Amino acid sequence: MAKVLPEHARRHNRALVLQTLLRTEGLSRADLARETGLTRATVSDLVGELIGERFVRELGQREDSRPGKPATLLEIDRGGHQIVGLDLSGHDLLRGAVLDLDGSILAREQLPLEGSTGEEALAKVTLLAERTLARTTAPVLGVGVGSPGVVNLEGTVQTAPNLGWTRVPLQDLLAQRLGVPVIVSNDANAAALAEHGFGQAEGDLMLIKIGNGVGSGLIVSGALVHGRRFAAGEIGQVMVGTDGGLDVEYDRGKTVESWLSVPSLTGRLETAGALRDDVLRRAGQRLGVALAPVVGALNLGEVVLSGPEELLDGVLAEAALETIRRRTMTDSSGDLLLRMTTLGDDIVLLGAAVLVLSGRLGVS
Amino acid sequence: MAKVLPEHARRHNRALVLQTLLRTEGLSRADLARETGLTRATVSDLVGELIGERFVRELGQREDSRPGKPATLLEIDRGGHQIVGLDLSGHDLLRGAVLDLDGSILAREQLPLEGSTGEEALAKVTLLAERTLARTTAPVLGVGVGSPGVVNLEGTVQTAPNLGWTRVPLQDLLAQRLGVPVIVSNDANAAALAEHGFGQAEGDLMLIKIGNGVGSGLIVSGALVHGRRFAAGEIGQVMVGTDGGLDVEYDRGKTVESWLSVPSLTGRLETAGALRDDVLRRAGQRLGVALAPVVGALNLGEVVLSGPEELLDGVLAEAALETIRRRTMTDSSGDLLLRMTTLGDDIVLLGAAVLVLSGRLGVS
DNA sequence: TCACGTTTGTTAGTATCCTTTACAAACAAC
DNA sequence: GTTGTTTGTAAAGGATACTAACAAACGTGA
Repeated sequence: MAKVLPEHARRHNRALVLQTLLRTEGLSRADLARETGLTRATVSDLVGELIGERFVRELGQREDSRPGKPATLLEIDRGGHQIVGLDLSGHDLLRGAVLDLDGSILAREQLPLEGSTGEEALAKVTLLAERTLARTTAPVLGVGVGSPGVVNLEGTVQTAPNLGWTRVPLQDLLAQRLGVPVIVSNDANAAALAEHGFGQAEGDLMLIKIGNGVGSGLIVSGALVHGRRFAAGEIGQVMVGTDGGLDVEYDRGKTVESWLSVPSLTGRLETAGALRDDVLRRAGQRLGVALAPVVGALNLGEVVLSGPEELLDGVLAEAALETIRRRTMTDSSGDLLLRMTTLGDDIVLLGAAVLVLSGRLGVS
Repeated sequence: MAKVLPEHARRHNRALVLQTLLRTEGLSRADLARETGLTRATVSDLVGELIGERFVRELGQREDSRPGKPATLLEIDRGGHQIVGLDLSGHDLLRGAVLDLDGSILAREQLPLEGSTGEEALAKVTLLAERTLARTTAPVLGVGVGSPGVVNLEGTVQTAPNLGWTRVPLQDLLAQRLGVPVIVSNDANAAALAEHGFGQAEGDLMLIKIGNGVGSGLIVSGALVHGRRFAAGEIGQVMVGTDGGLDVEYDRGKTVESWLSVPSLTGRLETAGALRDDVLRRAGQRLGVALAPVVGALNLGEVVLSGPEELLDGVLAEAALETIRRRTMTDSSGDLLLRMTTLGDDIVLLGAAVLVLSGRLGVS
């Protein structure tokens, strides 16, 4: 809880106008006023400011024939600003992209990690950021980064085993180096933001990102859940099932990750032969067992999967959904939605863009 | 997301001042200014308003000897307003209380339910509310109600099996009948708010309320999680463990509630004899198995138990904590706190008061 | 003892923000 | 053409918090 000044209210209302315009195209100032509850005068003022800063532009007059003065339609000025997104979660490939304010990808860059860790990996990330930044053709709103590992609110990567990072203040380092605002967050959290901002998700949402490991991002009341140590979403390390009884010690072989990570899944599928569907169903069931208490406790409406479609979409997802339904009260999970993301492999890049949109414009 | 007007900012800052004063006693206007970041002038204005409304009062001058004009100390005006809290979650006893703004209980009322349901139960709740309201000796800020079952944001009890209620607009009915503001919420949610507002909890928190059933309330980022159908916290109906394999259908005998509800626990303890601790340990372990994914996904810092101390405190709680730790990555649960509430049996009454404080003053 | 610095709380003036009210422009319908 | 409607802007007003300045009240130290 912090004090609120007039300028904060202004920023909030500005974001409200922008967000409304992001969701619905082809609105006039008067439409925006009706939609937001602000008066036409205020909207006019805010829109004027936004046009001046090249976040909004006039599109011309409305075509349809109605009485009264014709409305001047507005739209997000896609060309006015660009965003750089980085996805550091690939197994061996660092990915970068230039995006516009709508989340359209305008250019791509990539850099193989080739096993680099520590300072070396950091240098490659910086290089990729610089190369991607060089491809921008409009003022850059900011650089968003989705990194594996635990990332705190200041954008310091506290631990990222794959990259060999411990307490790396990536956000500060990049900001200093690049001279533009930088926002760093966890990759699965970024993905969840992408699904919230650019996907069809409505309301609370959990995104499960299945790759080398298994991570997740949770959105509650429109905002990311960070957790006490910024480690929210680290569901991969949780043991699932009580096959060995209740007294067993922690066993890395019985965690969500050991059942569902891509290396583990593909490994078991290679030797499965005709039992392929069995392997996938069992994996989906394990995921369902792990998620059921979360779905129940949060009364989650939507769980979204991100990862290789050929593995997740179909038997696995169906088994997970059915298991969750079977293990929770029907009333609370009857209308639960569990589906693949519609954002594909670019979900973290899009999430990185949402990080910037959210951080710089208050829009999500 | 809604528009923000100057008056909203005002209300927010007013709540900020009040909350600061609730947490720390013996502050002057200048202290409040330093604490909140507002200027002395603004704080003076807000405090003047709050004194006028009898939410704050001047306590006299600060005693200690310092240079400068002596400070006028302020405190919450406990006697200025009172709150009525109702707890409908008892097995057969409806409980009411008059509380002051600090959460001190000034008077109690109660009414046996005697198996009433439906309209009859509703009449008894109304009667209890009227009787408790009659015991107040200062202006009433509002009536808070913690009800079992699923309660939506409008205070309509959508389903409450024990009371035989379906879609009962309790909040509206009581408000109309009593002529004061009424806020109705789920009992476990109210308890979680109490722990957040009056307990020692810091940050995110899950409260497990064990009674006839097992419910829970979740506080994330300082606010209650409601869930898609306002059924968040209904963890009692979730199945726990995979003893029967992954393909089993929903089985009421394997839910959290069947392991941990008071009737179930006492029943098994009666026949346990010397194996009493085994029963409690097993129950705690089951709770731990159910909570581990939630703790992992949210990186929860604190889990609080509410219910009969003689059952929960000790073996059961310890087993639950150890099981959660064993089943989640150590990093994320290493500093997890699992403890009994310090608020005792009045936790729902206190939570009802927090509902009112929060709803009417923006304070929590 | 008395000037000086410090702290508190208030007052006056200013800037910001949104609203209300009024109005011109532009169009459809009759 | 007249009327009514809708849009967008402009001017005035009210609310809010800030800055600057000040009086009151107290310690400190010469």
